[in-house]
Amino acid sequence: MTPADLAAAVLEAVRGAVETGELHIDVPAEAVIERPKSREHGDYATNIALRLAKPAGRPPRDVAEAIATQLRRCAGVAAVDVAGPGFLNITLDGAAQGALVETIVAAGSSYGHTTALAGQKINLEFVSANPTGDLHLAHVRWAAVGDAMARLLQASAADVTTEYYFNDAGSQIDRFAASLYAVARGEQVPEDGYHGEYVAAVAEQVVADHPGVLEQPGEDALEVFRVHGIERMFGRIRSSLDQFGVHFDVYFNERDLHRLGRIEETVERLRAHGHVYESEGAVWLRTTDFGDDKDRVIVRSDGRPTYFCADLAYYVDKRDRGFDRIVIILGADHHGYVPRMRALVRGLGEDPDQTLEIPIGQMVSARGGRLSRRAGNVLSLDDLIEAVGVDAGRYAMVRSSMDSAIDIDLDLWASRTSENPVFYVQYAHARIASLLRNAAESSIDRGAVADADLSRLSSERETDLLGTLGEFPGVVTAAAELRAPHRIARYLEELSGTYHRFYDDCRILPRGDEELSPEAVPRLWLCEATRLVLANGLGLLGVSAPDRM
RNA sequence: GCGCCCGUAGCUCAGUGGAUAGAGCAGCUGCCUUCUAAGCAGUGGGUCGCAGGUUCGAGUCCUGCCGGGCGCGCCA
Repeated sequence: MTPADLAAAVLEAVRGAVETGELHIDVPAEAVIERPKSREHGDYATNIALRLAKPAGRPPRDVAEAIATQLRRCAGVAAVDVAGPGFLNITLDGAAQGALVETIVAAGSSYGHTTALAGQKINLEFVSANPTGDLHLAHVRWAAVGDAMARLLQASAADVTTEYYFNDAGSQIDRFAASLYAVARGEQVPEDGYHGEYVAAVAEQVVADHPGVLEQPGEDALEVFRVHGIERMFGRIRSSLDQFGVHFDVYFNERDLHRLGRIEETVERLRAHGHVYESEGAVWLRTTDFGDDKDRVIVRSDGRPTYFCADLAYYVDKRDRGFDRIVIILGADHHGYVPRMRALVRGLGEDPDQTLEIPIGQMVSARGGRLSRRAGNVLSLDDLIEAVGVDAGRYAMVRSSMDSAIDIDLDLWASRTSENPVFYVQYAHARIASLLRNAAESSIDRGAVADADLSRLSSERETDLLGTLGEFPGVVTAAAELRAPHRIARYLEELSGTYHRFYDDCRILPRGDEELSPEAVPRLWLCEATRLVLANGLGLLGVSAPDRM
């Protein structure tokens, strides 16, 4: 019996109490089931009676008693106690608990998937770094978090498209092109230009691809460096992301918005909604009507649109492509953008609470490791992969809440010790894989899971493990809804610990010439179920689940 | 000055209004002739930044203050 099954049973019990006239209330849509911190409080607990006390006009404990009476009749429920202010503490019978293993094994790689977000068409944009330099640590965080979030949303049945907004127009690009051109001609890079080894490397590649470029007139040559420099730079970015295991469904070019006239269309839409005025030669949007602290220019006095006018056109484009929810992950250094963007959306007559969501992530820095001499923040994605590897790099980035600024300790994440959380989790998976290999090599036949006596999984360590395994789908759903992939990492650490304690306490394979114990087969299936959940969870984070370490 | 985020064990951090606030690491004490000791058990460690408020109940919600991070362009 899964927590979801139990929640349904609790609601059924409430319905029963209503039908018998014990309670006079509307049956709620859902029941919250949680694992009590202390096992003295049963396998599961629900606070539903506390929540229903007010509408029922009865003391919480009375409501609890009425529900408990009904719930005790439910198959698989061994005991129901009313405790404290009105909690229902529920104990399942052994067979109902053990049956979870069969549920997990049968679901396999889809265990943890739900339909919680079915029907939602979500566009998830992240990274979107300008092609003027290599990805650095902050981008890496959004790459890891965004990719994990996409996997979570998909696991919750949302229709997700991941997108990278390729900012290939604007003054930053002009500066980048000018820097490339300067370097190629052996000149000093302008003060406001881009510096670094990669600029020289890209310039060199462009010259190699276009041998005559330096003989061309200045404007033409600059255009070659602009177009092909961006292309090269973007190639570098994509190949880094590729190595990191992050692939986007759509790479969207800002240029297309300009080329297809989408910017002008968007300005006209805004104008039609009556929030546009002209002043000092520029076109303004009256965003103060929508809570912004000042009005914003959307078309500069020289006729060029501002960057967030393009961003709004991009938003419109996404909406036109049928997405009902636009999610954009941004770093805290861009959070001032949020009220503006919301105001712009309202200027279009849409409700940003329904269509636009901008999770803000706090900053990331790094210390330690031989790369730290490169002054912390300029650590690139490639540097990180070289320093700690893909798995540790991704895990380090998703392990903490986006709301927390993090400081990555490269020495710790590079270490192959128990200090390193990703190894703790991966080790649990490898340990199980090894155990299952040994069982196979000893020719132990697990048979079919349906034939295993899973009710034998009744010791404290076994039921702890079962309980934790049962939580997984709820954790995935919560992580998806709250856009909080770090919850998966924390869960996996908890599950790993629970497994290690089970492993330490419960011998599985026979030693020497011992007989196969009656617990062996059910426990092997419990191990397999645990391995599946660890693999599924790591998969949601884009981290590998090794069979050997 | 205004806005967003953070403040929880020595350190790094979890904690979707519920019961005695948790984990990992670090410290100390134990556990490997047989399934991976990259593990486990035990132990110490807390004014949940401070002060009010909301309620059956607040680390969690509200207000104010203190400390830290990040923003506040016709830059992106």
